[in-house]
Amino acid sequence: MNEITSLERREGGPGPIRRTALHDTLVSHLRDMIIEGDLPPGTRLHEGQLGEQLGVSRTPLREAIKYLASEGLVELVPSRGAVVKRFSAKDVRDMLTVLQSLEELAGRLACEAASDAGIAEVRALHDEMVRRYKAGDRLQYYKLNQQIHTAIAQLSGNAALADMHAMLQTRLKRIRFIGHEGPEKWAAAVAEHEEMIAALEARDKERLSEVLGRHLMNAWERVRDAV
Amino acid sequence: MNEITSLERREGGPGPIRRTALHDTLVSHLRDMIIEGDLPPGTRLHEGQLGEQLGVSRTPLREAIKYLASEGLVELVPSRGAVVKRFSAKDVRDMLTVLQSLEELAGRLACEAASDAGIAEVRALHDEMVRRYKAGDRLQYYKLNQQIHTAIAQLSGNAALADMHAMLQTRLKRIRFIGHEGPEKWAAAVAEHEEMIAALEARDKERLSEVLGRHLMNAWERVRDAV
DNA sequence: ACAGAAAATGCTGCATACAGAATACAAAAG
DNA sequence: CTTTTGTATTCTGTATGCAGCATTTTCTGT
Repeated sequence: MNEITSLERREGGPGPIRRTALHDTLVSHLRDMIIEGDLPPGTRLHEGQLGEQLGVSRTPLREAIKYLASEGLVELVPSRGAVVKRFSAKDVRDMLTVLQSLEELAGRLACEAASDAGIAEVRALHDEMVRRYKAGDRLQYYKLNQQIHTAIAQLSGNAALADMHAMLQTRLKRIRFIGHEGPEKWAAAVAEHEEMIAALEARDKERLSEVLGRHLMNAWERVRDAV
Repeated sequence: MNEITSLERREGGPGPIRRTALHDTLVSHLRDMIIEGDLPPGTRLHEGQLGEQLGVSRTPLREAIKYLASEGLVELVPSRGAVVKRFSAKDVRDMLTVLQSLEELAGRLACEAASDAGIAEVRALHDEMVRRYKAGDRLQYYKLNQQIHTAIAQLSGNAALADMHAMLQTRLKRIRFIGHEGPEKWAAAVAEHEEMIAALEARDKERLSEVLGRHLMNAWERVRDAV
């Protein structure tokens, strides 16, 4: 599915606006390939082959792989290259436990630090997400869902918190991406999101923190079968 | 300071035991250089020069730099290379806030999940640390201190938690490394550690969590002037 | 026919070479 | 004297080539 041309190295726009660095492009491209299952867990990242597929030589590819290794998506095996990291059910549960703790903290901080405009943006994302939910558009729902959680982490105003949150969320993306919840669980998740937004708009720290915590507890129930 | 020979690429030991990969060696070497202040914040990592200093070509060096970038220690500027990341006072405070939250969680989990042997190891580290404290050996005290916190995070049995903790701790190492606390604050920190160990041995979740939280709150007081 | 050893193949790891971008400096014009 | 533009140098970004290790295949001896 990923052809050579899928990796556009330059902005095609008019004028010398802004060049996208190849490194960043490669990293996000590989990340996507892992998340979306193009590169299943356990797959060896063959430098020559993969580089040819993407139309890139081995050098920048290797750099991107090292970056992803530090991010925790791939594992480096000395003299044997890199393989896509495999997460056990316990790993996923553990990640969700940490994510829960981080989001509870983020919720509390966000109620204090967020600007009204920032909260309004999250509300807008939420409304859009609900629209997608009603339309049954799973993919867009899923993406907006992630965006909302990311946005709340950022509203905390704590960069380190947002960083750690983003890292865990990235590792979990693949799991959630394949986790297909039934209609009733899906509805419950949306309801929890409603609560979240309400608490955020009311700047009710404890309530937001509690809802976020509960939401992630339930998230485990929703994905546990997929793992 | 760092000569060419300082980067031994092979184990000099007898027999074909286990070869250390250059990548790992380079990464930890650069990490140390940043933490110990050999490469102050804002320093541009000059590939040619640095590579020559370490006796390594640019290729593996670049890969190591990318790894560290993902780790958050250096920043990549497109077309301009990498610079050692600079942390503001707020950044440090934010990191400590997250670390506090993580350690509180780790403490609770450790009380449930840790083995008696694991707890005994932490106790041993602690006793050794107190000896170093009484001897006035700041460097060893500092290192054992870090080890203890790392060990507790690992006792939680939650790999993701240990990961996130290690990452934040690494980012903060440089700060703590230069943070020179006075005798009274130092004594207070040791006292808090005594409490921690006692709570851990008693497997008293709430108490351990509380002490760890307090300890990190105070940590900010101890380093704030150094930032 | 089967087990063990040796050779061959393929891939990773590192170094080097080349191209392009950014910056610094200098010279010329206003 | 200031500003701007052209040029040169330096460093990053990418490609390629070579050597070593791991694995697989093949050959040989029993």
